Amino acid sequence: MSSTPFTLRVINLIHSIPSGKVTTYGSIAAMAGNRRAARQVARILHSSSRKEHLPWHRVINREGRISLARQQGYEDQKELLENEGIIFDVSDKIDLNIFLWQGDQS
DNA sequence: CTCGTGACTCCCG
DNA sequence: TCGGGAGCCACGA
Repeated sequence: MSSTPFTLRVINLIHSIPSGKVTTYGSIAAMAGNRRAARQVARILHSSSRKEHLPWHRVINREGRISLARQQGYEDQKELLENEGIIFDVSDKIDLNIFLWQGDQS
């Protein structure tokens, strides 16, 4: 199970995302120690969310946009986020200045 | 075991 | 200002 410390940290961080907030792959990767491992974060998230109850919907890309395609579950994620109070603008983007969660702001 | 791929992001020309 | 390339490495087949 426990692969690398990085993976464990990523999982832990995702669990730490407070409701009503979102974060980006890059932020998680950076907090986990490797800011270039954003892709791995996505991979881990996708894989883990299938087995565990991870708030995967709280993870979006750097544009403040959902990376998924409509057929992939875009609408589902959007609905989950709106249910937590996240606001999407006219471009379906989330204002990261308001909703971005960067750990506990060390 | 090896190989290909990817819910991404940053840097440099 | 904008575009393309490179980096990162876990997971599934």
